[in-house]
Amino acid sequence: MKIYTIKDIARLAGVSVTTVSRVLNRRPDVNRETREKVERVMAECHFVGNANARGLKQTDSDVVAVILRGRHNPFLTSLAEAIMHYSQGSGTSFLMEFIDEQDDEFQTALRLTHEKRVKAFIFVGSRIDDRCKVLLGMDIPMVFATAAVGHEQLARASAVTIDERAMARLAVKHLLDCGHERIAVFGASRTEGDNLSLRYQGALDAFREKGLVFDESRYVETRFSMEGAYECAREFFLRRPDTTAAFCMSDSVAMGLIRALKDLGRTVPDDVSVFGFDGTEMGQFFIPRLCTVEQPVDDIARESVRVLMDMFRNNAEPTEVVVKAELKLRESVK
Amino acid sequence: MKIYTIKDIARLAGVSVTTVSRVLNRRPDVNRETREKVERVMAECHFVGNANARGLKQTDSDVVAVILRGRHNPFLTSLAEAIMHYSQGSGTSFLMEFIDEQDDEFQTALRLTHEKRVKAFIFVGSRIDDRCKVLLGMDIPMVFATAAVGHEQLARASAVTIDERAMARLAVKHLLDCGHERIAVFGASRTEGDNLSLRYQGALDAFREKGLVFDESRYVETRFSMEGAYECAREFFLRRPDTTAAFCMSDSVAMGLIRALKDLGRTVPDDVSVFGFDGTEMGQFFIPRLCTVEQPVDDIARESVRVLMDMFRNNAEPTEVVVKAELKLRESVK
DNA sequence: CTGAAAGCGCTTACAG
DNA sequence: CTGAAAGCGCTTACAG
Repeated sequence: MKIYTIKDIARLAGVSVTTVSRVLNRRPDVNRETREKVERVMAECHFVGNANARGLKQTDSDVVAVILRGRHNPFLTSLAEAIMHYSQGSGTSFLMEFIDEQDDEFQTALRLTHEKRVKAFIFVGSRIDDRCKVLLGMDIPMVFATAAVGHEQLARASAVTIDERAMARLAVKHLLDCGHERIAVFGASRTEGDNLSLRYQGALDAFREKGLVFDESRYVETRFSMEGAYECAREFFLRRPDTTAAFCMSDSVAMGLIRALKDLGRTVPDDVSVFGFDGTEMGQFFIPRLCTVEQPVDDIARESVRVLMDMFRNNAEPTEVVVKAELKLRESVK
Repeated sequence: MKIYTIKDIARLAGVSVTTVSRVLNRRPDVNRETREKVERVMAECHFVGNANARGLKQTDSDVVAVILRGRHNPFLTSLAEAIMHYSQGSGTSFLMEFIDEQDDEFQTALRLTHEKRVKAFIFVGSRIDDRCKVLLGMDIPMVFATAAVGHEQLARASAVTIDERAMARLAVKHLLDCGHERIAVFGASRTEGDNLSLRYQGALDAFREKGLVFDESRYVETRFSMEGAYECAREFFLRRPDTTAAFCMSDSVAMGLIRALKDLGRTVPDDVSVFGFDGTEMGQFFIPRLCTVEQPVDDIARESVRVLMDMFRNNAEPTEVVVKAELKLRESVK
């Protein structure tokens, strides 16, 4: 089957390519009959415009990209979708780019800048580190949704986050208030200087406030997947069975951990209390329902779009927005 | 910051654009010193080739697209990823396109045909219906992974599936063998002529074999999400509390249903047995672990790639491959 | 309201 | 091993 180009359509409709292009782009300045004829021909041919050619030529379109790093993280996925939702009313077209966790969101941004003339970015699931230096010197507004640490090094970068440290503190405080003292913390590397280290600091804060010291030997470094958490938790609770509570830095980790405890013959929350983080849908359906720090996905999304558009349209200064998060006290803690 | 083009690089490196293009494409016929100089300049400029321009010109590349419809379905996601994994050894470059469940995978295919010169497709999460007629007459090899019904209408379409009907029959047979008789079936519309109606037929087969008749009033039409299933199941089990088992056409549905039962004060599997379908990761971590029909993701992926490449490279006839699935008997059934 | 022409950033024969 | 030139399918001033 032939691949029709705008030239073919022009020939078949008996008009110039310019006119076809106008119809394609819904320009108002086309005679109605001409438009209808062209549209008919396009429909008959199943014509699909070549986005490469368009992208190559179109140079002054205002387009914003949402780059989501980590397709598998349900919290990030729902956040990115909420951002796309709120982008509707902005009067600007947003496009969404999914990349793997191993991919580099800054390289992706650079590429989109060239290929799709993207003029602004919202990063979801980004970790701001040395890799961002490829964007240095680019006068491009960007917003980091749920990542704040280090965004200052980029000239026009804003951040929308919850107060990670304060929320982690409240979560662990709740466990302490429930009478737990031998608390484990399941997170990742503590030296990254990212959100997770803020959560770790928050956990330490809670202990400190009570005049206690967190027993470092109860810190467990885990992959952020159910399976990774399952393995780590199994090993840990065999070794340290006196632990009565765990603060997990994501809901997936919490669920993997609960399953591991169950397989060790221990019940949540009767034997061990478990706190999650993020407030994913699955956590609400899990048995027991997860006690967690709920990220206000809608608020983060709405603010991210607002802040970005304000920088983009009104040349507003970069800013740092902290939205209010909530503790969801549910079945997994006692 | 300037956006560098191949022309800029050529000027800065003191060579022609042809030579830069050669370096970019890792052609062997470039002097080592020349190559190194060009590479140095590209690195300094953070040069990123413009994929639009490349896509516009490059006309004879062999590229296969995997189109995944339904980003949210964890089974489909893992299947698409497995396909990408097996594509590595094929000697052809594969690209993956994620689209929403509401989007049209056949329109997407048509677009990719034009834009990226895609020469063959693997569809994941497709439902073959009238929409596919935009691809009619196109001499393009395609494989439907886990969808078979209706693929014959496309000239060069193959299908790789499990025997949906037989597996559903075995699942319901197992429930009947366990002594259950008042069994509910949670699925979608039964008239679509797709995989789900095959599963429904399989369920009926199991009853028929035992000389029983499925009580149609125990068929529940639900959205395929935990929340959708939760609502439907809650309503259903309030109305029909004598039901002792449920066959669910996906794991998500099963999990939503189990949560609903729990909230009604009923325990799985002690009060009600629940069978899922797909064999997702979450089902293995859920409490109770899900009894389910496991789709052999790796086998389906490997066969899909093999069948496609065979059609693509060797002009093999379209075929229909049925891979072996397995019942995973786990905690949720008694 | 319509069209001829230039050009976006690449790749690809072709010539040397 | 290297380069000049044509052209991929569009859009966009510009002219009428």
